[in-house]
Amino acid sequence: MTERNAPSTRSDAIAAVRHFNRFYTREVGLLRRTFLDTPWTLGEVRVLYEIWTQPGILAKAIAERLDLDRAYLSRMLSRFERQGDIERSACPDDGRQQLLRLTRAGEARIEAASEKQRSATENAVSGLDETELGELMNAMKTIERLLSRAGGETA
Amino acid sequence: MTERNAPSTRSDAIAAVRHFNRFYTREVGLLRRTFLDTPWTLGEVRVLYEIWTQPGILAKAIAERLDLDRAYLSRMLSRFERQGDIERSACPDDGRQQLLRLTRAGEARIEAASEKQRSATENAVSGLDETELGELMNAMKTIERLLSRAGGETA
DNA sequence: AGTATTTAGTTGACAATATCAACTAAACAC
DNA sequence: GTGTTTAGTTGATATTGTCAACTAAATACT
Repeated sequence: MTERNAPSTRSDAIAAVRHFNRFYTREVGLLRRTFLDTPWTLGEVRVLYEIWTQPGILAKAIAERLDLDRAYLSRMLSRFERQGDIERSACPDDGRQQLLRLTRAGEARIEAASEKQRSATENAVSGLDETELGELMNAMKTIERLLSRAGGETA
Repeated sequence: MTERNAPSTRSDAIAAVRHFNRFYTREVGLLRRTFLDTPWTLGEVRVLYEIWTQPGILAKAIAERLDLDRAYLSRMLSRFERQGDIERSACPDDGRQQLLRLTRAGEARIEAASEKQRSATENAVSGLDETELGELMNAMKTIERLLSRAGGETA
């Protein structure tokens, strides 16, 4: 495994990507069971986030985007509704579909959760100065740009 | 949210990190149930990977590193043993501990899984030329360097 | 030495999360 | 209008993750 600056081979690059995946999934704490100290799990937060940022979104769209089982998602949405975080309204043009949106209360709660996330992130980058933050942002942009047009998952 | 090149504020950087987290967890397909078409889940592969790369490792060390419940891990290891992938031997200096290592068969299987991962990664970066691969590697190194000395998780 | 405490790992009971297949009702296609 | 697809639901069940109680070995204390 070449540890020098310039990548010498394609297989070095692949190894580096896989290394990064292991690092990053650990760093981000994705294997963690509960999500910070919000009332939700990571998966739930992601679903609520979709609804938050795209009010009126359909369950189907969420299931596709986050690759969730429809049955699982359906139950999750029922729970959110029971707990007063979302409301489901019939879609005028298509009676099978339902439009999802957060209630006021749900919005307040997801905002609070989002703020907790934000401050966890702030803490994680607290040791970096302005220059390093710039580097970090550029590096993230680079990765996103390069990987988002690629084919599948990086595993 | 500033979309220009230079980061203007710390809060822009935090937003960018969170954006990247969402992107990357989706990209890497971590919410996925099964792991490629290996016989294992992502969590299992990670445990086996630890044993593979650090033969003789203790269950305790794995639990700490991957932040797994000890009960959960214990059952997972029993399963691996039953299926002939690992063996557990008593530690000479401490009878409470057990040294974990892969069997030949287990090693072969994890190598096969690893190869599948590798080729998935290869596919994911197949659209990139040599220059871009270099950029990608540098970006990943930068992120790892900057985040690994930071405090907690980036959420 | 002999008792108390800590430590590594296991077990039981259970909760949370995820999956699959069968189902309803609306929409579409012909 | 009958047959098919589609969005979402429900039931049954598997898998995964959690907590607390437990065993056996090591360490600490007196």
